[in-house]
Amino acid sequence: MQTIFAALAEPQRLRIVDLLRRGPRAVGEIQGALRLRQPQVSKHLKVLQGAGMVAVRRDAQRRIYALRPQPLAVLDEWLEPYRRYWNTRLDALEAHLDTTADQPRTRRSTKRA
Amino acid sequence: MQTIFAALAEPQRLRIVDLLRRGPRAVGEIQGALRLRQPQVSKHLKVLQGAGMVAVRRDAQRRIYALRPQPLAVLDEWLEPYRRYWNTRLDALEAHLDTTADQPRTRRSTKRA
DNA sequence: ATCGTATATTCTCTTGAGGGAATATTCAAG
DNA sequence: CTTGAATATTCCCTCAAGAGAATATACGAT
Repeated sequence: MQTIFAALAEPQRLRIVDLLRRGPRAVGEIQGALRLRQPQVSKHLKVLQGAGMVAVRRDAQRRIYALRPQPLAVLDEWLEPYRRYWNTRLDALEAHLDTTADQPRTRRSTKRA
Repeated sequence: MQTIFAALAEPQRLRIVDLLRRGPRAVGEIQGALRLRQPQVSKHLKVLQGAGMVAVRRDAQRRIYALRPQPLAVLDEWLEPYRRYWNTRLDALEAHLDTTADQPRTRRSTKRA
């Protein structure tokens, strides 16, 4: 889980994943599509591979990388309990709470505590 | 999106989120439950807040943190196109591909490319 | 055996994230 | 206005992640 999040936390890596969703690609293709340097592409792919998110196949001297569904499926499962959670809350009492700063005054007693 | 992943990539932060799923908590409670030091808890909460993942409410000199559903809902949406993806692939041709190393030989032509 | 293409690896450098300790701030109570 | 509890902030330190450049490796072609 941690590994999956970490892998996706990196911008370029997320781009790669998003690209691979449309089908397998060779390193060079990824490089071209995302305007990255070849070594960085390889490095990122290595990380993604370490997270089990991509699989490699050989084609002569090229390596074709493909997205592996499993880790994202795991992510999906992880999300499951939260889905119930927000189905409960998303309706009411959402906009009430202030995200960044703390609520000015407004002692609203209908809240919950 | 990036921000969400980054926020959840940190182990302690993931623990906090998982804890808050069971209901809002004051900083001290989180601290006690997860065996962390108070400053780190505050810091992590700040990051989570920056990602819009928690909301704060005041209770005297305590701050009650609650999980905000929205970012996780966003994550859920992000996952959507992938769901189609793995529904297509998860059945066959999954175990074929080698994750960590590259395929030894086996020129299987039923694959796809 | 050589060469050229595609990709991986190594090295170095820089930057930011996270931990720890100390300190500041906020607030209620008296 | 002082005090104590709860929380936030600051400062310092360390470490690892990511970029860039250079180089190594793998493999097909000739």
